[in-house]
Amino acid sequence: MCKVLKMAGRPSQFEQSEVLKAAADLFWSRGYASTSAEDLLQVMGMGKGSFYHAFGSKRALFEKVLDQFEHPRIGELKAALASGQPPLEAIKIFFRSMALEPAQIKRNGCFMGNTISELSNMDSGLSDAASLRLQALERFFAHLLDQARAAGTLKNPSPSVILARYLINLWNGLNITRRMYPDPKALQDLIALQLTLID
Amino acid sequence: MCKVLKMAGRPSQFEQSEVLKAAADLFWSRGYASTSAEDLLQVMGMGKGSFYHAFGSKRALFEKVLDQFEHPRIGELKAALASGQPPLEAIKIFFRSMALEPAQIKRNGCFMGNTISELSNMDSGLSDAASLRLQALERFFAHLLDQARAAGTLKNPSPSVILARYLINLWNGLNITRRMYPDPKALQDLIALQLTLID
DNA sequence: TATATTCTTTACCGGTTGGTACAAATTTAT
DNA sequence: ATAAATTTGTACCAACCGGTAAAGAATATA
Repeated sequence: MCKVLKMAGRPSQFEQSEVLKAAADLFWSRGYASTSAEDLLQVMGMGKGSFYHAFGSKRALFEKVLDQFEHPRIGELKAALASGQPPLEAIKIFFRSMALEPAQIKRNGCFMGNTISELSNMDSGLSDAASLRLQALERFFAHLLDQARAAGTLKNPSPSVILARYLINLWNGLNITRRMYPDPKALQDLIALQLTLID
Repeated sequence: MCKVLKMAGRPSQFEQSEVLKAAADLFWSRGYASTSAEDLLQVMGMGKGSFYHAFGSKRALFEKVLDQFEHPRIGELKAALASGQPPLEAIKIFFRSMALEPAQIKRNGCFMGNTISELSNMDSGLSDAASLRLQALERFFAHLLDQARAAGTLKNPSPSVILARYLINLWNGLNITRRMYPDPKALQDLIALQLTLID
């Protein structure tokens, strides 16, 4: 179980976090059904035996990827907060930056939203797991909004829970709308308008 | 070509609009990749020969479905407008009703949004076709907002084009967020908050 | 060295995939 | 009746699907 303790048996030639990252990127861009086990083997750089020995099945791997995935932009948001940026400003920058990314990135959308979209009628277990991740992000937004309110920078009197749901809905929407309009200009006005609610 | 003129040859035993509707419902609930040609044959009630003779391929059928599809709620909106309902009120009722539908309906989401989500990295032709349909809906919203503005019922001074994009983004977002929260109450407050922008 | 344990390689599997070929069936026009 | 045109049913296809089995390779412990 423990990786630092020396275990009997042949050591594995791959690093769990590395191959999981590779699998996540492929699932993210192609979705579940359109990503074949063969495709996964290739980007993960492992043989069929190792793959099924380590992860059990394509579905089990997808579950694991869902659990460990974090969207790069969310990572940046957390980093900005950790370096002292005020919560409300960090949120605004987070959403404004969604207009500016290259089209190739925009086309991937949100892994969790994609999963809900693809699998809500096909595999409620996976779809629910994705929902839970987005709900966690929503709670994180609510927490930041509470901080901003305490600091007096948030004027909107609506409950943080509702405003956080508004932000998640903005995230969900933009990850579709971004793919309709790769052009940043088409999105900047929209995002500015949306952010007036937490001005 | 023309259906009313009698053509030589065996008459087809299916009605185009009927089988197209059946195919649309299946594509809508399962997406493109997870809907097999075999599945389609069954719900369309036709044999393999007829199917490929009439539609050429699964992809060509999907294209045709994308072109003719109209979301039932959009149909209701147009009907309400045709029967004299004021544009702005019709829009508000349209979005408020999204909270109330049964979970089974909510799980389908928006066929165009689903298509963008699934295929933007897999088949830009189909994804773009879905985008165009949503852009047409956006123009329709803009038209209604212009009417409301002319009637003096829309106070928000933002350009109709931007507000319409806001509404499309609301639609796109809700069709994901609805699947996170099948419970109407979780959605009603969100929708009410969102609609304050066109109050 | 022997043994237990774990990972890797490779060959293989039945089922499903989207699609084709073609003859039979059914119609209209001559 | 015959020919031309169109649709239908069926048999068939190679390619791909996710997954398994088994034997060998590499490590730790005794």
